[in-house]
Amino acid sequence: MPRDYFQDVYDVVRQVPPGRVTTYGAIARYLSLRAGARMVGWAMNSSHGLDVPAHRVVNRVGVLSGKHFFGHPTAMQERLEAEDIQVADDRVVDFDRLFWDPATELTV
DNA sequence: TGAATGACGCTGG
DNA sequence: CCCAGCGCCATTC
Repeated sequence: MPRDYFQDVYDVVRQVPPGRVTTYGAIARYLSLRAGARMVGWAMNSSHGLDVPAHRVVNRVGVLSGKHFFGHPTAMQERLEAEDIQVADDRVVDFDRLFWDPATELTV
């Protein structure tokens, strides 16, 4: 059973400030995951029930690619809107401005 | 052991 | 940004 980078990914996601979003690739690069961004998303799949704001993690263009895994298709969007993040057409509005890069904001 | 899969990313058109 | 294709690699069957 995996456990290694899963906790690392969760730890980074928890540090994402409310109202901000990050990407799978950014997390992968910050943790130097050779596995790539795919495994970051896969790790989030195991974050169900945990205190992990997976809704703040989107793909490189700000698309809510994982909304389908939130039980209800609109659950992820509503969570983002609850943090004043505007979502239109399953995409984060002003994603470029709301993007939170751990490698930059967290200053390795 | 190997093929198929995927909450992705990059490049090229 | 849209579309198509290739690369990435842990996990699963």
